[in-house]
Amino acid sequence: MARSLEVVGEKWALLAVREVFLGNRRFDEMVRRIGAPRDTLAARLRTLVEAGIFERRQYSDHPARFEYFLTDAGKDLYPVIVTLRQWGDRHLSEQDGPPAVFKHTCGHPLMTRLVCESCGEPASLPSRPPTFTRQPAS
Amino acid sequence: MARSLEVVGEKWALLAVREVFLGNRRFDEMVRRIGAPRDTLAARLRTLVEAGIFERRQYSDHPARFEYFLTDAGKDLYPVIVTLRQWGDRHLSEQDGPPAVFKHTCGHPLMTRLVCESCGEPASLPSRPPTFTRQPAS
DNA sequence: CTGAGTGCGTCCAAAATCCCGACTTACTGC
DNA sequence: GCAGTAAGTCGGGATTTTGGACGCACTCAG
Repeated sequence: MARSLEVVGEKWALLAVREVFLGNRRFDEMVRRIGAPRDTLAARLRTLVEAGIFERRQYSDHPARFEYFLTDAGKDLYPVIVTLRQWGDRHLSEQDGPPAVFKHTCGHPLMTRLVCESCGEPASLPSRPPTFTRQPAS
Repeated sequence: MARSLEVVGEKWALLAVREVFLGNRRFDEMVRRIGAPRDTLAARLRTLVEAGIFERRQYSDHPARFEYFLTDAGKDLYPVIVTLRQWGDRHLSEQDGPPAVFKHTCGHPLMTRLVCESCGEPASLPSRPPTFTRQPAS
């Protein structure tokens, strides 16, 4: 977890990932949509490429222009994004309801659900945090 | 999503939340375990309390000592933590495998799964980002 | 050809944040 | 009395972020 956050926990990082999921692969497009300082976004894209989450592909030379694509590791961030959105929709949405929605091919929105790894049972969160085993660290 | 990150996306915030899930509710304990600067952690705890994720309860006066508990909104962050851990375990774990494991009451670890909100079908991620509807912003 | 516009950055100075170690206060246990 | 613990605060330096301007290599309209 700590490791995840090191890679993906910096400001703007996850928003950039979301943008690529939404199909906005170009620098300017992202700047416009998420409102990050160009400088910071450039740095963030670099670290995300280094971390193997984005792949930077040239789509034109003279002038060299690049697009960012998700690697497999990047695509695996999808549940993180959905989960975060879910939480925000639940606890932070103001008058204007949930915006940007990702849809399943069947036409309905996606969500994540907590399940037990082995029995698959959709573990509803107990009122008290679930039982856990404590171990060195994470 | 952007809103979620504003609340929970600051450095150390999610690690603090995780600690409370693990049952470490005291300031010093958290400092020791996550290694954040005392200063920063103090600030973070304050913002998390303001955001309604933690509740600060006094457990002794003379000297006044406090513990942090999760509110309902805080408990709802559980899937976010699990999802993040899952991703880290998958893509970032080095020789030392996944540490700190949360377990379901049946004794097995928990995980999150992407499902369709209506059909419940465990939507596996399509090779290409899923279809989506684009809307103003998030 | 000229001038405007676009795309992807970089540069810089100011502001905000973060980090670290030391310090404080009020206990408890030896 | 002395060490230790707990929950911070304080001062200051180090690091990041921010926003605006700038550069460059095009393309397009006139």
